[in-house]
Amino acid sequence: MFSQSEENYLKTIYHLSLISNKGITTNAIAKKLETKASSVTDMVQKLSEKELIIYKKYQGVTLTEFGKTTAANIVRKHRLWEVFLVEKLNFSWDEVHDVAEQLEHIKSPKLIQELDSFLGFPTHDPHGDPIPDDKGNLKISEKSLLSTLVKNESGICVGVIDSSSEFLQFLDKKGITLGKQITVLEKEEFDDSLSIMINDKKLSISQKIATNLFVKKR
Amino acid sequence: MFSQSEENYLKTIYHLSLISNKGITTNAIAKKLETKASSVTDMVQKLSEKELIIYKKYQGVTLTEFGKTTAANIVRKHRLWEVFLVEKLNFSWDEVHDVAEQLEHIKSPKLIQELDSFLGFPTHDPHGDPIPDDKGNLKISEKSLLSTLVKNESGICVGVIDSSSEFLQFLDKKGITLGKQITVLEKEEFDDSLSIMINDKKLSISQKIATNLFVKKR
DNA sequence: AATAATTTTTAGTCTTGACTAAAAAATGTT
DNA sequence: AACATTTTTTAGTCAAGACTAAAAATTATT
Repeated sequence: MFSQSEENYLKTIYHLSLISNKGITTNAIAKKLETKASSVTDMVQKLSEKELIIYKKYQGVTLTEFGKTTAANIVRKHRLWEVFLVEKLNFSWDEVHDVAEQLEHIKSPKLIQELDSFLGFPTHDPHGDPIPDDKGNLKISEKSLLSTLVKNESGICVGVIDSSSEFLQFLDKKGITLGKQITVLEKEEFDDSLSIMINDKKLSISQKIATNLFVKKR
Repeated sequence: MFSQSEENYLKTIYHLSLISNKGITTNAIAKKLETKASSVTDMVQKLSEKELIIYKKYQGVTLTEFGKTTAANIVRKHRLWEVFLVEKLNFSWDEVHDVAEQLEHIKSPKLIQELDSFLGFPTHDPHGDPIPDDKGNLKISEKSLLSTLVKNESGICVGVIDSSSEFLQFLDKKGITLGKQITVLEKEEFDDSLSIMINDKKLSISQKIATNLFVKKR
């Protein structure tokens, strides 16, 4: 099995590879993990020896198939635990991340299998992110950034990019939660802010919010 | 906060101190943790600096009040997780130990508080061991080893000493579970085995079993 | 193309928690 | 009381995973 450190690196590489699909650079990993590039080089050599990634000096890394499923499995555990915390233990969606970050390293296949079943085989975590299946497959749903909608277009709120508690609490305050319908009433040219309709009320939201919120167009 | 290693040492010292109530020796700790005495000395010095234990060279260690509540809290987490695994995730009582051993190190006061409430504030784990309250208090119930009962005396099965899966599966096979009533029909002199009545059936059990099973006399 | 700036790697150090071998203290035995 | 045995501690190593500083490779700029 792998250490918590190894798992954290692997997960980070996995997340980065979902966005960029090029070789993942040492610096990108270091930034995400808030560590030094030299530490990343060390670990990346180790992960490469264990055949989780392919590493070419100065060229960045890519996941092997083995690395991909291993990483997906960690993400699966993280997201299942998040569902558990929100659905069963009264956590709010902005409180779950740090605890799930610990729980994802617990080693027990039976535990995850039973947890999945106990939760009714959920497909998405509390932030709208899809939960990989037990083979590591992740279905990507067609979702769009709220900022890409045009005037009078509407969509269902399905996810966030930034899942910091600051952002999530802000959304809570504004009454914006997953599942809600949002209609764009107006787009302001000069600051890219939006006027939207949600909960039968008009709301003005900044560009920053609009580029961190996913909707499913309808 | 404390590392997993520190927590494991602390928990071991706590368990040893509940049995012996003398100073806990280096060797006793080493044996329980399956490590070397020299490693124990190292760690014991560290725990002493952190004021979790009092350590006098060559004299063994005792827990401080701070150490005692810290240790009780780890045991509390361990036992609450065991209840969760059995009650909610279909684990049997012989499968929970290793997973709980990992889960006990998760750091989140809210998690434990909510878990406790979710489980209905259980007082005992699946092996009949009491769960310390959130202040670290442990109520010790008057239980007796089955081997101390005399002929025709009976009691309710309330706990085990050995909680290895081998022993627990053996009890399952014999139909001996917590809550069942046991009556001693006969005590054999030459091998200290017992003839008991349980589930309306006569059963012969060895001395080894009888000295690993707790009952509450009635 | 040559130089400057950036990125990445290497080399060496530190801490944690383990180990072995040897020394020191405590305990047991005659 | 003197010696033998056991227990415990010390001293020195090792691996994992982090770090800093310096070297090497790559990329950008003139």
